[in-house]
Amino acid sequence: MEREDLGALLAQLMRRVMEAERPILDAQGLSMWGYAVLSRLADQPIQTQQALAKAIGYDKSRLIPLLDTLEQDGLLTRQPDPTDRRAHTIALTPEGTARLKATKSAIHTMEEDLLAPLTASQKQTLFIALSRLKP
Amino acid sequence: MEREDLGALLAQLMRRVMEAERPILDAQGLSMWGYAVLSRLADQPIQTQQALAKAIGYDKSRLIPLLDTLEQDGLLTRQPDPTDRRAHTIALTPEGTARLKATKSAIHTMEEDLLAPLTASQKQTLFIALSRLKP
DNA sequence: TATTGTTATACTCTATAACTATA
DNA sequence: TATAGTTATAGAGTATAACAATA
Repeated sequence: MEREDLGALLAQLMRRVMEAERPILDAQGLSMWGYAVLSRLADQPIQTQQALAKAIGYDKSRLIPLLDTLEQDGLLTRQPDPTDRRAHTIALTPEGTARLKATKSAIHTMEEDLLAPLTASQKQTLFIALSRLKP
Repeated sequence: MEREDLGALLAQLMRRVMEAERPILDAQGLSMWGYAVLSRLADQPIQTQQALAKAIGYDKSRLIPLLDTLEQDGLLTRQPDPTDRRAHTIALTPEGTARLKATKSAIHTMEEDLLAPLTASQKQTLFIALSRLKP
């Protein structure tokens, strides 16, 4: 058993990151999944709620109450698609964009802090490796 | 928003790893947490169940039925500590050690396969970085 | 009084299947 | 009939508090 499990290493770091994110998200009034939704919406336009659910790895049935909350909070809008009235197009409001930007900024600051033990080169390689390995 | 979130990258890779581990663990008749327990026990001796729970990030109350199963499967033994009869010392059986070894070997093979897109140097840096960042 | 292991219980997260309205 | 969104519900995972035995 010469090296540690990749899974165990990822799990440990993941837990650290999530613990550090929680107070930031709380302060911004966002859940982890709410943040995932806003991030994905800012990334590029998305057609259906099902596509959104799949993109962030969330179940479509759980997505409904989450979108309800985000809509009530004025962070996004849901509108029936004129070309297919079953579908709803989802769009960030200006407030949603602003909230996302503030949250992402605080999270990146936290992450840089957490990454401080690494050299610039190690940090760069870490992000390259993770990006290359994701599906 | 110049770079991706570390948390999102970790989550995506974590999901991939866990999906790839599931069939291996199923074939070995182990749950994810059962594997975590065996791994930790093989690492170095541990005094109390509470210490074990904390070490793997599991709740002490949930640990009980998990240890029950592993004990029934003949993979570990629980014996009252003679010096403190409240405490139980936990030890891997030879079968537990063998099962762990076979599982870890299969998981590492899978991981190497998954890590194939990286150069040897990137792979090495990834493990160094993850090890350095864990708590 | 404090601690180890245990049990019971409640709470959250997640997935499945069934419903509606459109296509 | 098939699909988008929705709802209801069951199941798994998780945490909290209370208990017995021992220190």
